[in-house]
Amino acid sequence: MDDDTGALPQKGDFSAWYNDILWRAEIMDVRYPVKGLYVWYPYGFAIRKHVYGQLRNLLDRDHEETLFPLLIPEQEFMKEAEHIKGFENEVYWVTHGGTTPLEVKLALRPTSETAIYPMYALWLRSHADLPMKYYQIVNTFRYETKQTRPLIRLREITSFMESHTVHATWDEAEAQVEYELALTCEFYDDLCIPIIISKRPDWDKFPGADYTMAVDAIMPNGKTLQIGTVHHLGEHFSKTFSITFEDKNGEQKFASQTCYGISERCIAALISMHGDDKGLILPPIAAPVQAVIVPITIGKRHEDVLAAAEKLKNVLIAAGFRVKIDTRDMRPGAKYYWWELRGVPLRLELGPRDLDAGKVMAVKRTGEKTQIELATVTDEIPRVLGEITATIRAKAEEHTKAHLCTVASMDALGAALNEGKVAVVSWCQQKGCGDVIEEKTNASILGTNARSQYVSATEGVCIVCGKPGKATLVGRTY
RNA sequence: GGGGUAGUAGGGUAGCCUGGUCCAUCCUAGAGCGUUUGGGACGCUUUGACGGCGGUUCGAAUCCGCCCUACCCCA
Repeated sequence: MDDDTGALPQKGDFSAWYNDILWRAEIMDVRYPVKGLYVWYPYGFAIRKHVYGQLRNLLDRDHEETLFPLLIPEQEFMKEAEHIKGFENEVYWVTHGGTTPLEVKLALRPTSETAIYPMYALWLRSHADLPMKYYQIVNTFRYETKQTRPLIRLREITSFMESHTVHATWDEAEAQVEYELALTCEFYDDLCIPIIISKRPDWDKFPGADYTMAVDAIMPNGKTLQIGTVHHLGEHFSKTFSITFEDKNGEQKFASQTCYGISERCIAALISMHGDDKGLILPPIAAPVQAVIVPITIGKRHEDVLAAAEKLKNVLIAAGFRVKIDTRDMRPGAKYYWWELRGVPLRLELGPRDLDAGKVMAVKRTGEKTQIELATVTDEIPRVLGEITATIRAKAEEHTKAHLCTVASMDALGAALNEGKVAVVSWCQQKGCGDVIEEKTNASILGTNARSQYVSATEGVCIVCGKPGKATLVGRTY
């Protein structure tokens, strides 16, 4: 049966697995007839809802959610020189209203700095207004020329969380960068996704930023996926857009700013990091269905079992869990496979035998069966879900650890990369040596100041020129 | 950025070179009926397609042109 055409490709063939899981588990439908645009299935959208719900929970501690327009007038968009250079080849332009050419072209936001900051200039008056910390979760458009990929490289990013903060000083903005990195760590820890933080090299920083801190995850095939960035914008944009405030001494000062983004790539990482040959594995926090009850209804006990399953469902829902009961006319085994494919963390099998014993069979998606007393389910389920989360997290950490290493020479770097690893090397931070590293290994310098609990970042001499260098992350990227 | 391969029903394929009545086949695809139900049940009935536009032709899934889309490899 496994070699039937209906089977999911092995996770080992990650690219094939990823393409298949998206529609088999009903996450994205890639058949929308425009390049780089994809459709969220309801189930995928439900995952998105819970993931972004968690992101909102974290941000709402001290950010406020807002919403800015999708369209940006050309003159605003064109104000910041570096920013334009970075995005001009990727911008969609609205040029007509009906059949009438527009006098002012309108850009579909590729990111919202130039939509938001003119308004910030109006809103900011005094030091008492600071800091300002707002975010929005919106779609953005980028005319990608590279090959597009669902959830990873899109022409319409459907789920872009962008936070834009304003501060009185550069140092305060820097503190905010660190704060937002910590927030990102917490978010990904909730999703059981191990991350590595590094400072992007100058040539790879956000157009218009002083510096960019990036968050990467290591995918199953060893390629890295950038799943978050935090930018220190310094005064680049505040000078361009006149975002000034009157300080305590009555003087006008330029503000310092940060911006920070996370997109649906977080869901690509979630799916890829935890799934296996059978399908998705969702951490309970992100699972639209945390537990599915499969009633085993045979012959005369049919009604009894169904009633008990219904009761169990109601008890669990009342206790705050996301639970479904599967009463479809299918064999139990077929249901098991169906829910496993969709990554439901816990399956509760309830049949006559269990009923007689006053128990329910709990089967973890991570692979372990236990019996639970029906009388105490509401105490037991959180414990079991917690164990599932811990197992998922541990497995992801193991994978990440196994794909990280420290090397001290170009040869060793090449070998490590070819084994599908991400390596920490010492690099002098000169562009020339950086180019040598990237060209010879066909990889990218992710960043310096690599921070990870899984690998020690040692200082040493540059593996190209031998001058003093800094710990630098090198990998093949998505 | 450069190259390659491909698009046939919900999914997977054959047919294409060499145009021909009927456009086939498989599936844990759909609809319907019945028997089933502790790890992917089965029988019968049935639905449905040649990526799009244009061209050649008496006739196009097949030949030609343009476009769209997808996947793979290399920089």
